[in-house]
Amino acid sequence: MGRGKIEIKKIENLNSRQVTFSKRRNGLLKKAKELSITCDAEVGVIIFSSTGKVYQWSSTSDHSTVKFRYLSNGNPTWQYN
Amino acid sequence: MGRGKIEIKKIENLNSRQVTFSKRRNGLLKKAKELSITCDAEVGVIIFSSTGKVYQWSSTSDHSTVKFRYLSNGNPTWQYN
DNA sequence: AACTATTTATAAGA
DNA sequence: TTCTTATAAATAGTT
Repeated sequence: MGRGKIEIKKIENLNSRQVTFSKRRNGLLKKAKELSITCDAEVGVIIFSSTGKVYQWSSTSDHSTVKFRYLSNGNPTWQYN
Repeated sequence: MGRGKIEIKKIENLNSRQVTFSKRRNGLLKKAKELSITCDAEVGVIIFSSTGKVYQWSSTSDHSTVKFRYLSNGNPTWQYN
């Protein structure tokens, strides 16, 4: 999408990558919300940026008690509870 | 998007909802993959359809040992490890 | 399951 | 860096 077509591969320029990350992260979360609402589905999304920041969203009604946690035990993995 | 504009609210017609679910689920997973590749991020997505089927994807390299589990203990929640 | 008219997302640019 | 806009991509309704 956009002014030009791009290949889906790592964006090497750091500034471009960060700008694209911000845009696509917002887009992904919006799509997740739309899917959960229109199709009555439970959806969860978690994103770790390459700089280590965590962004997450879930459609569960009980947001106060759920939380993604990053488990760094060799391989990166996640826990959501 | 599409032939007409829609409101983001639950699609009441079951058949339409299932067709839209399939399309948007695929779209969401594609966007998640693109984000992880272009922006060098770790991304995880889990989707429970209203009929109970689970669809998930994560960008972790170690797919063989990771698995989402559905924990039904009052409130629906998820665990990924 | 395909198609396609449109809407939406977004890559570049300002 | 926030806003704009040309264009690519997603998708709602159709066949």
